[in-house]
Amino acid sequence: MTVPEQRLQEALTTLKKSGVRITPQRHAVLEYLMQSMKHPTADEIYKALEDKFPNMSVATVYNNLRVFLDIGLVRELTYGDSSSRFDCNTSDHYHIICDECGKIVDFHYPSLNEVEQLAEQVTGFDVTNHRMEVYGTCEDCQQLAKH
Amino acid sequence: MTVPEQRLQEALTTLKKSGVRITPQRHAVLEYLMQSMKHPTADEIYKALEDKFPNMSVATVYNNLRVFLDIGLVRELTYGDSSSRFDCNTSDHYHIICDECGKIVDFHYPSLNEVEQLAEQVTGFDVTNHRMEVYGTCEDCQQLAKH
DNA sequence: TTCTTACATTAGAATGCTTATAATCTAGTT
DNA sequence: AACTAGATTATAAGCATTCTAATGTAAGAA
Ligand SMILES: [Mn+2]
Ligand SMILES: [Mn+2]
Ligand SMILES: [Zn+2]
Ligand SMILES: [Zn+2]
Repeated sequence: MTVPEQRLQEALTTLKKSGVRITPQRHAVLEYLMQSMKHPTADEIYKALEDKFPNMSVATVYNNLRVFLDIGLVRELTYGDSSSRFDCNTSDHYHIICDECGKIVDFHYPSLNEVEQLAEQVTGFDVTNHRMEVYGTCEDCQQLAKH
Repeated sequence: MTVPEQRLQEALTTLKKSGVRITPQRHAVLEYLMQSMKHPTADEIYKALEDKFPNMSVATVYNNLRVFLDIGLVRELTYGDSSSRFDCNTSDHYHIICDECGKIVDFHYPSLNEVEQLAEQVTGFDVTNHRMEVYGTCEDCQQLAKH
């Protein structure tokens, strides 16, 4: 069993344990998320599944994403005014984003605990988490720029 | 002359140099931004000025914010699906945000250059910048939670 | 000062993403 | 097979932001 298949099975088990029904649409959204490496938007999921489910409502995609978020199966990534993206990799990792083509790539780095600690001392906040992304131009877009 | 007043004068000079007309509405939006310490939204600016300019359009606020952004007089802060906030402090600094009340506080920390360098090496991206925010509960909200 | 015009403002429509509503359907249990 | 809480659907609504087209005006020129 491949890694995405395994993650899908685990996710289905988690859903059942939470008393969430497994409908064909829900299964398909989950499956697409688990096998996708590209942090899709709700609309991308909707369009990817419209052949299989021609009558599926876009609300169904949003409803299911909400369910998955609440259970902790996916993460929501928000960037400015464009649409949210969804990440089925819930382990701690950062992202690097291409300013040209919008590509989002996973990127591992030790968690910035010193920053959180200093922020706590300086501001008096009770710190819970942080967010960090790196921006630049991906290799593909660097190549394109040369020609 | 106070610091906000000085910043306003400098900003007006920059606008004139760029060939941008100084209208009463534009002046008021700029003045409000420069004296505000709270990273206002477009709508907050609009509402703050409606006594002075009862006929001002919300589009005027957005238009002027865009002009200021293009010239580099303000920064836009985007958080999830809620509305953008605008920061007249264009010097390098980070933010810490209260999860309870939404307050945004400036917070200085040396720039995370090592992160950018490592990201560049690992991903092959040509890195230009990064974004980082810390989240938690502010002191006021901590006090409220105790009672 | 008056004239001129390119730029700015205004009201309202339009857009894009997301959520709400209410009718219909169905997964999973009895 | 019957039941029902929960899911799906089509559509409307909400919200921040941008667009459009008519009107107004800042600032330089005459
Ligand atoms: Mn990721
Ligand atoms: Mn700031
Ligand atoms: Zn790219
Ligand atoms: Zn607070």
